[in-house]
Amino acid sequence: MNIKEASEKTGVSSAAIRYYEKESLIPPIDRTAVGNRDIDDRIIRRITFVTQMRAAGMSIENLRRYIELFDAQEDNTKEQKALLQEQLGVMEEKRDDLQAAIDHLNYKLNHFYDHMESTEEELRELERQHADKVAQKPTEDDDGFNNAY
Amino acid sequence: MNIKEASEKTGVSSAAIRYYEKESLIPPIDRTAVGNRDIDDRIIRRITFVTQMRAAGMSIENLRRYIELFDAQEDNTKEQKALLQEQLGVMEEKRDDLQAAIDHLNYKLNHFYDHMESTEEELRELERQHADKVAQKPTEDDDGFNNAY
DNA sequence: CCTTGCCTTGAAGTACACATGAAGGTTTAA
DNA sequence: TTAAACCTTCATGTGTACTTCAAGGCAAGG
Repeated sequence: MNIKEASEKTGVSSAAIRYYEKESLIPPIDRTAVGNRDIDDRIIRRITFVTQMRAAGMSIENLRRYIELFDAQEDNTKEQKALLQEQLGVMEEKRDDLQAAIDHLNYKLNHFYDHMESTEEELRELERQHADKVAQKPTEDDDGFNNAY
Repeated sequence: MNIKEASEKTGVSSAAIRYYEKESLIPPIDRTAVGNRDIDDRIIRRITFVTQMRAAGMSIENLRRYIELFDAQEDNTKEQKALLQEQLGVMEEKRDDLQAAIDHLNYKLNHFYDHMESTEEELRELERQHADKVAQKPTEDDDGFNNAY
């Protein structure tokens, strides 16, 4: 498939695919007789992988280091493992930060219902959730916003 | 406390704190007689909140929109709720991408053990995990890396 | 033959989120 | 009183990750 189809399939712009190839985030892409890129499913999977890691917050630079290790022929499994574990730690931390922020937003969202168009059913639900929150996290929760409830 | 102490307390640079104030991500900070910023715990909490949201991938622009709504006096709870829910969706998607990438790395990591210094105990553990993976996700898992096992 | 629509490379431009530097003010300590 | 160590504003610089532009090639349709 040509680069435009690949772009549509992955949601990554053609320019970005070329950029990823130049930066060696994806392997060298085969060319047709006239020099156009001919992209197969292996490349598509790589692009998707890069997209996932980028969305997860990994920089191009680190992603390249990571991929270089994997593509190398030498038996550098120890370094690979170390790099994997390092990256795993970074990502788990990020995930936890993200979850904390999600919890924060959910909390606020629930308290909106609390003083808006909430039904009694919802109110009872929220009292339960609030009790849960307080049980898990008894810390002072004033972040300086006018929480308006 | 002065800006340097606040910087050390939050891990955010002095320049970034000034930038956040200018961009209205944190409220106007009180000044001392000579015009220096005098930062209290309310501001510290706000800075921490901004840091969390930034780490969660929220842009300065969206964060400002978000905070503006919260700081406004008018009763715009509907818009607030909509914005919260929108942001929540973005963040949950991000969290899921992150979790997918973490799973991916864990899978690779497990397969390293599989052909390295793994004990028989670890091997049995991994067979179980692998079976789980296959059960949950029977899709073709070749991402184009030389998985080396 | 000419337009349309795809492609190529290489260079230059852009947006974001700060970082850094210049020029100057205040307070403390020797 | 002079230096150190903070601070201020305003302007400009920087790194990342692309995007956009310029100049041109190839193939098909009218």
